[in-house]
Amino acid sequence: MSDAPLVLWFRRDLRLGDHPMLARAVASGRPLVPLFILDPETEALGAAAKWRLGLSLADFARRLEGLGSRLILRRGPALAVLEQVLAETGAMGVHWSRLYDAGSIARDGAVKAALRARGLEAVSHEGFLLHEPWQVATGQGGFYRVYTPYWNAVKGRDVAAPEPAPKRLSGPAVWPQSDVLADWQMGAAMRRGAGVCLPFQVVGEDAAQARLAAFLETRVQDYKAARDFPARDATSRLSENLTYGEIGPRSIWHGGWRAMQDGAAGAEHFLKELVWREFAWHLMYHTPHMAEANWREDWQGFPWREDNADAEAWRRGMTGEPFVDAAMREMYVTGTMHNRARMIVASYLTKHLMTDWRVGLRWFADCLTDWDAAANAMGWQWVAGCGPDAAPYFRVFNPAGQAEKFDADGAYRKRFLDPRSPEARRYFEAVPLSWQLAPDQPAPRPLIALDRGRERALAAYAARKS
DNA sequence: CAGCACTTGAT
DNA sequence: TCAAGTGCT
Repeated sequence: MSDAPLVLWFRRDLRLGDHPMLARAVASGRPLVPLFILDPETEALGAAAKWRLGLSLADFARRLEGLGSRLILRRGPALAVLEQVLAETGAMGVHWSRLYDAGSIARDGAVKAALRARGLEAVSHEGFLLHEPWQVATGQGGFYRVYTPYWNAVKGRDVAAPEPAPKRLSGPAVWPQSDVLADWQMGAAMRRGAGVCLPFQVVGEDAAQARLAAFLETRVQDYKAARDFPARDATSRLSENLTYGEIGPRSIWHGGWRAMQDGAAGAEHFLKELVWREFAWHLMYHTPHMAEANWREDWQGFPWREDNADAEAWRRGMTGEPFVDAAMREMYVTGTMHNRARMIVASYLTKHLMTDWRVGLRWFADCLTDWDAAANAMGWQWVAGCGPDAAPYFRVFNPAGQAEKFDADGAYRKRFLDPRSPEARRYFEAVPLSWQLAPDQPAPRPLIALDRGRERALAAYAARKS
């Protein structure tokens, strides 16, 4: 039955081009049934990411319809749904693009085993990363724990050229029934209201490609220096699109590579940032405990504070530290936060407020529309001191010093704190009543003096060693 | 085993 | 100038 339909199980690869699984499926000549499953793992996404995924699904469904196809939406445990759809369509196989977190690996492995045991085809494909985590190894054959050697190992490697998007997709004689996306209520958990972040989202494959092209056209030149200044529009902002697979890493790699050969000054640095994502997934695959436990296991027992009132002030952007509060409000109102600001708020929570990095990670998971489990686990642990990197414990960011350095004119702080700015106004419209925040409220007194917080953190780190 | 290098800092 | 351990070749 070589003309039996094939089910394409889409997850974090909501695009048509640069898509190995889709390209191979089209080449097989079989009728294709694109499927998205709202399974328990996906239901568990943070509020903002789940809502943003809904936008991506709507866009992807439209793109598929433009090719004469559809996106079938079903809800339930993945294996049960796949078996139903296989039975309904007479399909003989399922294909998907691999993911690399422990939960996905367990789920997909079980799906593969169960389907193959019934004589069905179950095939996973690359495409989420530039390099499979098991294909990058040190001279000793192990995995990398340090970024720079990892970069040196992959920077010269060939990356397959992105496949062009198919022009048409053939479908089954009879389509299986599909849920209606709106019924899934993907934005239901957004306490701030689903529409708040909408103006800040750039959704879908066309938009992501345009974003990449625009970045490579101009901003990449000055990227290396300008990316550190949070008030400037100097970064690509592609993390949002990468998260849902609206663009693939190979498209970005080849774009960046071309820019580098054309002499764009910041292009290599841009490629390095893309490879940081890659490195995070490399670590996530080889050390899956990174998602939840201290990556350095000898940090067990470190006296982090559990969730507490200071952490709640941090979440609300009410620490009294202007740069920190601006950044936390940026995330709440836009669904994203500038990279440098992420480091500073993470340092402030874990060092000055001595609070467990997982408290911060959970809030990021709830608020970020570019939520990436590996990049966040690695980043939080790096800042906290328990993650990969040799000696970060004495690296305590001073938010006031950082503000002076990277937001000297105060433009970033004003944008999210000054009630006259549109972004700040949006913030005050969005916060839940229970937060009791008003535009005319005076800035809170700092939770802790910066030098005292620094000393307290360093003392705790010193005590850990003895 | 030696030697080298280490994303983003602070005072 | 500090601080200093460790991962990698």
